[in-house]
Order: sequence, then structure tokens, then C-alpha cells
Amino acid sequence: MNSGSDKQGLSKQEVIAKLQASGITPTQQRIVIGRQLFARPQHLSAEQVLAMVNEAGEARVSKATVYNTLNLFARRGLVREVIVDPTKVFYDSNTGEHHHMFDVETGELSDLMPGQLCVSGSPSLPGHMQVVGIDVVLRVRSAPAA
Amino acid sequence: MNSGSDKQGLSKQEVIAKLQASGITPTQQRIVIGRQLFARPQHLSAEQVLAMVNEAGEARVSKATVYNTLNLFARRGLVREVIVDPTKVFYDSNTGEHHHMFDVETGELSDLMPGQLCVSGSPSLPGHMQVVGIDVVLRVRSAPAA
DNA sequence: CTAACTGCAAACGTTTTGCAACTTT
DNA sequence: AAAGTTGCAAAACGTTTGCAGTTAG
Repeated sequence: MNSGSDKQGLSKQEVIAKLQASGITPTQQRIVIGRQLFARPQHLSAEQVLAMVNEAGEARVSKATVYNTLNLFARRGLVREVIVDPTKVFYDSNTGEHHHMFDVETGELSDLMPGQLCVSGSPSLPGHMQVVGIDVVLRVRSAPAA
Repeated sequence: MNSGSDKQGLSKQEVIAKLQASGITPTQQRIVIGRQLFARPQHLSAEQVLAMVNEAGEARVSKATVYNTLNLFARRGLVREVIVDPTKVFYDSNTGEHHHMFDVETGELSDLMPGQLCVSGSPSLPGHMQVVGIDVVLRVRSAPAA
């Protein structure tokens, strides 16, 4: 039997462990947010996280806390910020290496599994700058061009 | 002698021709904006374009017109929108195929010439969706990690 | 002359911030 | 008890929009 996931996803204890492993104080709201986020690989905006968390009804979390928490999780590497839509940031709970496909028609973001597309080449970085990450986004349009 | 560029960049006539070639009515403000943009390959935010245009003093252009024009130019393929910074859109006057490097410390965006990095693989697109473009962004940090 | 474009200022939606009240350890 | 976190409402930010007046062809 597994350690205690009641639905599909991580148990409260598992989320607490995950947060502590990243040096994050596990507060009520961070646990609730983390549980929603880490339940499965997904791309969520802050607004969506706020809605999910409050619909789940496990605790009430304010908008400000959602933003603070998502920023904190991103800084600590628990989620990946995805910048593809000028109007909002997406938070990706899949921290493994992978690229994205963005539908400019619907605003939908989805994963592109490795093999679908890959980057090669080692850019000679001018000076002492380190690579933080490589983002590859395939922009697609679902409807025929206007 | 060339067709009439007084400084370095395109002449008024050349910009007008370029706009007409894209089916864009060449108005005073579009010409001024185009001249600044097309003077050389560069990455500018709307705010920067507004500043450049008004400092150049060739005509007064409002904020709304700068936004309208940049969107129009982007739709017509005269500039490329680059989404890397959650706080603002960059407009790239280099429409050739190339990728970018974004310094998360300074917010600076620069070109990565082909060969530095390249993408391969033909993703099997589910259904009837067409590829609009592929964005590759190398995120770097100029200072040592905190 | 008509259609298209511009400017202004107000509206928008997302994200951030200031600060008092409240958890966490 | 001290440190850190939360919620609220207000502010900030880039961007869009409505509409009257102007310009292009």
C-alpha cells in the first residue's frame, strides 16, 4: 500500500515532506496549494490555482497568498514558470525536462514529450553567465488561418 | 549611391515602400515608428519605441498608436513578438529565423545566431493544427547564483 | 467625400504591495 | 515570544478600448 494518498495525488504528509525538503515552511495554505499543483502534471495560471483551491474547499486562500506561494515554489524549483502568453504566467508542475506547445487560438498550453522536438548545440556564453534554462515553445494554431 | 538613407537605416521612402508591400497604409506615425524599428535589428518594448519615436522628434505619436502599430506590424510579419518577460512584450525587428538569449538578471534580450543552438524533430501534430512558429529561449543569469 | 487612423483618457486584468492580524516553531 | 505568513484592499503595471476629431486616398 502506498504511504497515504486518498485520492489520486499526494497526501497531506507527502506534500509537507516535499515542502520541507525544499526548505519551505509548510503552512495550511501552502499545503493546500501544493496538493492541487502536485496532484498531476499540469499548467495552471494563478487564477486557476485560486479557483481550484477554493473549490476544493479544504481551506480558504487569498489571491495574494496564491501569488506569493507560486512565486516561492518557482524560486525553489517546485514548479516551472512558463512564459508564453503575454497576459498571464503559467505554472507547470512537471519539473522534468520537456518542451511546450501553445495554441495561440485557444490559449491552451500542453507538453511536448522529449523526442517530439529537441535542442542541440552548446552556445558559447560571453563571459561568466550561467544557463538558467532553455525554453522551447511550439506555437500552433488549431483553426485554419484567417 | 543608395536610394536615400540619410542616417544609417531606411529612408522615409523605403519605409513607405515596405509598409505598402505589406498592405499597410503609410501614415505619418507608422512611418516614424517603422523608421526607428527597421533602422537595425533590435528588441524593443512598446515603451521604448514610444520614447525613441518622440525623442527623435520627427512627429508626436501617442501611446495608443504605438501599441496599435506594433500589433499591426506583428500581424503583418514586419516584426516578431517575443514573449520572454512576464512584464512586457518585446518586438524584434529581425524577422529572420533565429533564437534568443534572455538575461533574467537584467531583463536584456539578445539574439543567438543560428548555429549557437538548433532545434530538430518534427512533432506529430494531433489533427489539423498548423505551426505558427518555434520560439527557443536560452535563459541566462549574468551574476553568480544567489 | 469616405474610410481609415490618431489621440486622449478611462477601463482592464494580472500581479504586487503595505500593513494589521494571525499562525508556526 | 519571535519570526514568518496571511488576508484585505489599494496600487501598480503594461496593454486595450471608446469615441471625437483628423488624415489619407
